[in-house]
Amino acid sequence: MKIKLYNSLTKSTDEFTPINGNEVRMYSCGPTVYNFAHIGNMRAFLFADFLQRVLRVVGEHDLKWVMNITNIDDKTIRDSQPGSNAWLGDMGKQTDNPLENLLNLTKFYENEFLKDIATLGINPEHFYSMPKATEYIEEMKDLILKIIDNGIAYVSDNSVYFNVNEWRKKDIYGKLKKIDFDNFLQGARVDADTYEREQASDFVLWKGKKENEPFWDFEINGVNVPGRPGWHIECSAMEKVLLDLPFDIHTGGIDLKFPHHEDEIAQSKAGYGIEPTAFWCHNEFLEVEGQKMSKSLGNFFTLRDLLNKGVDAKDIRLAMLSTHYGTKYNFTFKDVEATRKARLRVQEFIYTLFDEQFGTKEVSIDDLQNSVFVQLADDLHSPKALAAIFTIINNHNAAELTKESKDQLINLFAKLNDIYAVWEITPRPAEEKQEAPVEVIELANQRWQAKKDKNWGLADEIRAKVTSLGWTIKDTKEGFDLVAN
RNA sequence: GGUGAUAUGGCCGAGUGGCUAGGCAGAGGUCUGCAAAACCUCGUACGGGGGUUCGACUCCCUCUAUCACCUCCA
Repeated sequence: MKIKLYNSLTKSTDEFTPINGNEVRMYSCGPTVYNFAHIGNMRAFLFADFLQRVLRVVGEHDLKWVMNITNIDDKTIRDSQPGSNAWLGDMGKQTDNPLENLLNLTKFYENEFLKDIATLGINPEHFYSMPKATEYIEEMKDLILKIIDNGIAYVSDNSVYFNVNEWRKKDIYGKLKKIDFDNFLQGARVDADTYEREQASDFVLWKGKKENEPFWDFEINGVNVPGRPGWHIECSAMEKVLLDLPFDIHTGGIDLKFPHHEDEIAQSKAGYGIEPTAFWCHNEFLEVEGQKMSKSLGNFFTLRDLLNKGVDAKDIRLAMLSTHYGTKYNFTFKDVEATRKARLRVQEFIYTLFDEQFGTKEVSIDDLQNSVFVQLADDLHSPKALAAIFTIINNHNAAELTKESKDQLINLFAKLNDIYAVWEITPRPAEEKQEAPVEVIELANQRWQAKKDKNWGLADEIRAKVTSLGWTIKDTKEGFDLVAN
């Protein structure tokens, strides 16, 4: 099925067709590994994951999915410097080698990041590559040299800057976001990885070496300019190496539109002569309990914060995938709980499909699949897709279906789970006969006897006692089950 | 202050010029001694005020409120 996607570049929802046959090459801006990722970060990664899964399952495409790891920037350097209070014991001992410190800190957070996304149902096997910035320094230098050769970059104060004014003579600067050039600061440039968003200033491609910072030698026109890459250049170089240009889709959070992605476009075109991609997809932000999520406000949750509160990662995943990626998602614990109930209802339906009891009703499986896929193909409209899934459940009593229909539905839900990845496509697991304490079993047996004797008062009394011990008695025809609360 | 967005039933959350979102909660029912679980059935809606229209929740104006960005952030 053809997929339609909202393209930030054209600002319209366009039909998507891969450049090379059936293969989709997709690049997603990944994390800067200087801290535990929070759930706002996670939304961006889940969006990218959701997109690539829909492309696989609904679009029936082959995927080459790259997500980078930014392991060198202002923050990672800052936090890895000796004396930094961001340094954790698990990172090892700090040395007097700045690069070693940097790599130790970022390696630690990279590992935590990989654990987190796996917990959230992102399949590591789906990645074609997860390049780290420090492993592509040479390619970045090559790109910078190309831009210099083309007259769009210059060396100043031992750093290299992209000349926006010069570039504007050749191409549009402000393709993703309109730029107010009335506020353009003539000759101003910015040394940091980030700078004032409304101002289009020359941005840094290569930052001159500073005391106690990691650096690489860089010979420009016979002169060594030791330093390290700027933030934007990293993606431009890595995506060229790993996916070649132009590739099919570039994803990222909406805040990356400017300056990061705008600069990426300018750099790639100024250096390689080709823009990275014709399809830019951005996800909206996440709020928590109606408030914006922000590191500086400190009102953010990491994934592990939520897990520690007893939240199931599957419910976080489904909750985030229950909203369209292009609208703000308001994360609330109440919503996650509602999502959990909804998720388990679908799970119950799937279990029932596996039960060895069959009826006579049949389903029109193509229509059902279509009802969901059409929504996913329409710019990943997950809310509608989920509504369609619940409509299937509401319209079909699983226990009344023929074996063939059940099998077909199992196949359908398996496909859906290749996208949502929050269910188990298996028969109902045997009721977990958790080892109840002896006293609980004894009480339950007493109650069963009382019940058989029709001594309801005593039976209820004992059941209350069992409940207070943390177990629920579920009566069946032949006896009872004990389930831990 | 500037820019941009949003206001939908108890809560969350889609959508459309006239015709059903969906989920959670709630109500009723089946089952059960009663429960629990499961399953079935069922409400209530479109921020205020104008206007356009045969007809607006859906278009226009206005008011009000909320939020976001303009600072690090996905």
